[in-house]
Amino acid sequence: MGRVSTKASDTSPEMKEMPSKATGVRSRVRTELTREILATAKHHLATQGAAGLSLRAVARDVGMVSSAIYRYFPSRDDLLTALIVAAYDDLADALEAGEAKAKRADIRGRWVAAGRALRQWAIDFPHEWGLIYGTPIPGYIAPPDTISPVLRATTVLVGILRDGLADGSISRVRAPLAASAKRATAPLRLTFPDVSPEHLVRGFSAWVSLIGLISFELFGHMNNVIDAPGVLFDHELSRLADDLLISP
Amino acid sequence: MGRVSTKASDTSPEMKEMPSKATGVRSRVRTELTREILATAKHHLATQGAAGLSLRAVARDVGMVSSAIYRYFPSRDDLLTALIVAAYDDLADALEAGEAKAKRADIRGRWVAAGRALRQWAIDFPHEWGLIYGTPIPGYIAPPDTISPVLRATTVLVGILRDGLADGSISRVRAPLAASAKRATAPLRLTFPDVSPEHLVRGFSAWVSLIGLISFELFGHMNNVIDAPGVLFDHELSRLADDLLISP
DNA sequence: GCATGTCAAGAGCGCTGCTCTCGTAACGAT
DNA sequence: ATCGTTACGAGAGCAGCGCTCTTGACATGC
Repeated sequence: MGRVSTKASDTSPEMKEMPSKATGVRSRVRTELTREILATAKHHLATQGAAGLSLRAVARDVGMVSSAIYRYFPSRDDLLTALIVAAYDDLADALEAGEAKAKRADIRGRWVAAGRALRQWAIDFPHEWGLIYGTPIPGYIAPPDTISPVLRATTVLVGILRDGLADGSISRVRAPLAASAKRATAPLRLTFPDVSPEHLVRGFSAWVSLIGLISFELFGHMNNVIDAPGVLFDHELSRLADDLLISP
Repeated sequence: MGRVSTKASDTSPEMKEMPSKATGVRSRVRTELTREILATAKHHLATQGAAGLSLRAVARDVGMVSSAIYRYFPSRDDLLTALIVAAYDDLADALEAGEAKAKRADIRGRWVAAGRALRQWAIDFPHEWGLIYGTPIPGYIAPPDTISPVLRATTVLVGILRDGLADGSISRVRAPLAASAKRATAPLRLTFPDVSPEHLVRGFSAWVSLIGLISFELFGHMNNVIDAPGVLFDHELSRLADDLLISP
């Protein structure tokens, strides 16, 4: 006698709530439970990290027997996948919100805001950061579901590039990219055909530098090396803006 | 039985016994066994990664019962620590060997050689790379043993900076570092007091960029983004050399 | 020769991911 | 309203894990 079914039948007036699937109680309870499991897993992730995420512990917290979880997530990896997708989405949210704080015309300000939002998110959710940018799960292959959130984050950056190029805040590159390097970025250029390969590569490099810097800090490699990582980050952010030819 | 051969990569002469206990057979067998366990663990790490490293499996391969391993490594984390130290040392070896291939007077060549050696080592030993630069083990705190190997790797880079500054291959920085940024690098400057803070910060940033770029590639973030990571890496390596003011 | 300390081995605890079965409850169609 | 189908929670169970404790064999130091 699951408390779930009891609660559901008590609170549902059997009326047509959504014009979606005709299946009423069952599917509604299912999505509800799925969300609850995911929320609990998220909490566990934030508390003990990905390595400490236990299906049984999650099941215990939601008041289920461990085997019941498998009705919703076929394996631990599937649960992790859902968490990864959620993390990507969260990060994209944070980036968009952070960048939106700067005036749209202030290209450099938007770049700095986006960079700071990136770092702040990493500091706020270190385990989520590790899930995305840390050591990959051994047998894990990124499912297609992750593409869209990843693109969202990238689009924030490319949007800055685009707008800066349009209004002249970002100057044109002097030296054209070598042919081999241009060829290497083929998939990237396919996604953003309106930005020059030179700027794409610079933007990509700058982005990777930020991520590397944040990971360095988060993963403890700055201990006894850098006293104030935040100061250094801002310094780098500014230097990379120069590098992206963004006028001050 | 079940002797997993101590492979060729096992070249750690630092694993020695203090001469205090001159007791022959016992201690000799102990160091021998310790080394064999470590070699087997290394093999497991290279095969299945840190997450898949099982004390019981290692014990099986060595031909021991699982509980016997605890005579040599008090816990799984201690075994991992030993592996981390070994990885740092291996990386330092690879860096020194790679950089040594370039002529000492060729500062730019040494930078490129060191960078390429870094990436090649990462590609050759991805799990070791993940152990060092990936998500840290949850409860893990870097033991003092790791400081020395880390310093070795860093010294390669700083050596290039030093020599380049001495012979004029690296030009002086124009803009002095902001006071706050200078303050943030206090521990670094304490270790290398003879290099200017400006060059230290630039060198540090370049180094972190390389590591970030390699992690990005190794952890799968370049899939469907960059076709030829090696080409892009070389491109970055060259750009960072320019950035370090190394004359071509 | 005897006491001391070291060692491999075994049993066992509590945990994990995962599978299978079973009785029940919700569902769609008749 | 009834009937077969399906989804579901619960429970038992398997193999594996890290780790602890005890036991008996054996080398070492006096």
